[in-house]
Amino acid sequence: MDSLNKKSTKGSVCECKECVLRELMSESFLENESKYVCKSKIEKNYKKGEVIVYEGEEINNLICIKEGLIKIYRTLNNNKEQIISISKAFDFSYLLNVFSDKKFNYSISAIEDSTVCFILLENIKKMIYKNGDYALSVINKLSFASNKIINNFLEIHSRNLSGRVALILLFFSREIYKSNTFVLPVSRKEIAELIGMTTENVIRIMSEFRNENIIRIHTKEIEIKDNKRLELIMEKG
Amino acid sequence: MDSLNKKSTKGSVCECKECVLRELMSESFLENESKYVCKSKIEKNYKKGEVIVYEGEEINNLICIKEGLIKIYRTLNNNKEQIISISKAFDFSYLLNVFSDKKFNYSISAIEDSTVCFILLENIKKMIYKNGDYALSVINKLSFASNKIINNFLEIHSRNLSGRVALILLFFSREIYKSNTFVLPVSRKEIAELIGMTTENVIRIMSEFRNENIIRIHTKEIEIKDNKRLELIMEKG
DNA sequence: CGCGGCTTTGATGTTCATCAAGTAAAGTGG
DNA sequence: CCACTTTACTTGATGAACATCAAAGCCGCG
Repeated sequence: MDSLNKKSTKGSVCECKECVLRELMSESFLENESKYVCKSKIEKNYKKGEVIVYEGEEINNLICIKEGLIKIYRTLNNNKEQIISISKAFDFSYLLNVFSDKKFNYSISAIEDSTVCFILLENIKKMIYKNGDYALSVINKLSFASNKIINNFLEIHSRNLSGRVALILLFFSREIYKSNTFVLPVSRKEIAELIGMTTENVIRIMSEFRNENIIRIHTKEIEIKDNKRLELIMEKG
Repeated sequence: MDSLNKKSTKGSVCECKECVLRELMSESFLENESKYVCKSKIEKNYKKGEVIVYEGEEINNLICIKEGLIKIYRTLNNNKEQIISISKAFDFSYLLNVFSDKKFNYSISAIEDSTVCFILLENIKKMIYKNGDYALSVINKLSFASNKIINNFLEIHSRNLSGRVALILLFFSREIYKSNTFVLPVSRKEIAELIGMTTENVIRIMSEFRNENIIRIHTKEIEIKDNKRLELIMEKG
């Protein structure tokens, strides 16, 4: 397995409140079992830019982003990349086709330094099998995450280019960094790949926003100066 | 509940091989339980055009398309409709946000005469809770269906307009009707809403295909005369 | 310090939406 | 069943939105 040949910590105790494993702890599930699964997990660190999962790779593990930021993407026939989702720790977008296919039909890479847990899928399935509450919890997460991806897609593609750029800037500001000032974790090209437009137009529209004093740009550093106008552009776009 | 005030048959025995309930039958699950749930289901018939589920309605039932063809769609602020998916019986696209939200965030209507089962969601959840195999089966279906919708979206929106129209014609021909000749179950406007373009351009491109002898059109009746060229247009589009 | 990738701006062309106007089909009420 | 209304379909002309192409500055990295 390509994605696992790097140094890793094994068997540390699960301490993440929102971890897919941790879900169990509060339940009536056999303590022994959960500890066993917890020990089987592998935790690894990835630097910005490193690939966590390669498209086409066999799905043996359920991955869980413990810390950081990742992008889920696919490579098209013309060698261009299409970004499906950018997600932070514990939002479970990365469940996608884990429970229905043999191989990943997308890649995942870190766009900020990230910590990732790998848990044998077989063990997760065993837990689902044995524990009803856990099963319901996984179903809920899966449903929520898929639905969010679909919604994002609809939101993005029902807008014109200015609306899309406004949307993505507000996404980073509100959902990811919770601040008006932030450092873009992705290139202009990647933004283009995420919202379905060309790099040049991403830049052009960001420049317009800057000229109209809606945002401040210092290469990767962005400050949103006029939230209301940006929101207006997003809504009417 | 709006969608249930019409005549319906109650308590008939489940006979659909692929039914979400039927999954249980072959398992070691208590016979009594499954019979109980089976009796609680409501089966209804819808004519082409009738709405099965209204956006915003509370989710009390899991719905299951037993026969026919449906569209899942959303109404945008500008009163335009956006079709998320067209699906046939037992493809479970209609699971969408059933397990993660309180209300449907989309509508569902019949685009061909359809038979639909309503099963109390509480009962389904009970079965998931009690039966591990059933839980894994639901997770598999949910994952598969969501993934398919996302894939379709990526496929459609990475193509130009001709490519999209070719894609949708081949979709109806191959996945739905399994024939080169079929009657379109939707209007040109609905095709446009499904693949994100204007009605005029759907018509224009279909006319082009006709002029180039790739398809034959008699209002709603379509015959694909040159599969290879249509496929080529789909691929390069 | 020079190379390649990222960013930026401008000029140009293509694709697509919009508007308009007419025809065909389908539903509606007398 | 027919006149009437409404809705769906079709084609053309126009303009706007967007992609593509080109060129130059910037930045990080070996």
